[in-house]
Amino acid sequence: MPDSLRRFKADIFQALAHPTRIAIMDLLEGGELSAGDLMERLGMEQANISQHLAVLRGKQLVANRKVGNKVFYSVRDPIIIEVLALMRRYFQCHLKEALGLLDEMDDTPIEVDR
Amino acid sequence: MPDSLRRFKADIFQALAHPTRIAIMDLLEGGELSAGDLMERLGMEQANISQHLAVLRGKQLVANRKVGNKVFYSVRDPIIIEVLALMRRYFQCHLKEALGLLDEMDDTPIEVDR
DNA sequence: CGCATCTATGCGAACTTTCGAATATACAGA
DNA sequence: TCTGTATATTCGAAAGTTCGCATAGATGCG
Repeated sequence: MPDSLRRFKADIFQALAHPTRIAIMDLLEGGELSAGDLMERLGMEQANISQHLAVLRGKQLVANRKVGNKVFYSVRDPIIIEVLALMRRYFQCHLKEALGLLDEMDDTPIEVDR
Repeated sequence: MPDSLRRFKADIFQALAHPTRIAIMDLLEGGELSAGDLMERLGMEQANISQHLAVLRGKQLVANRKVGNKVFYSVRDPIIIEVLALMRRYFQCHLKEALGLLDEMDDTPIEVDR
């Protein structure tokens, strides 16, 4: 496998390698949302969300369509959704060690952004 | 989903987000290899390989067992292999844009990855 | 037009990642 | 033990990422 393709792969992983961008992809799995929707749901700075969206756009992980004032984002390829689903399975399998590496986790809702 | 779990997920992606580490995982998919084997196959500095292995170990993506002088590495969970396989499918689907995003591409034919 | 709303971009400081060089540790064999 | 081989770690410079703040562009409404 040529190194250029490995760089491409690594870039995709890099694009997913941020909690906010994971959160964005998770939300978009449920269907199209506008940048403002994402901002509201994640409770983060407008510029910050926009920057993260720019990263996801740059790697073509999301599609965007403009409607009037707003820009609606969606997951561009279902394969990525499958990847995220596999990852969920991975975390379930390794929950214990995940918890070891982390600190908090029960099923009481957590305030830190949802 | 709590933010802590998203951070955990993002960390896994981060661990995969480097061409050399992708290459290591690809090689390990074929079975256990020693650090030296990897070094030889990838033709990179010993310290560099060792540092990348440390990253993969840190996120528990690889297992290692010591045999005498050597340390043999292997992929710790088959789910990760599935993720890599899915990614291969993704790249095949998006090969065109993959090549578009890359710049350097000589005229030697591209072996589309195993 | 003027003004509000929604989204994107540029900037700079703080932080993280990456690399090679040097060094350290661990084991095997004589 | 001393020597060689295999692997890991530490250090520091260069490069990359992330954030908030400020600002820019685009659209809609009156």
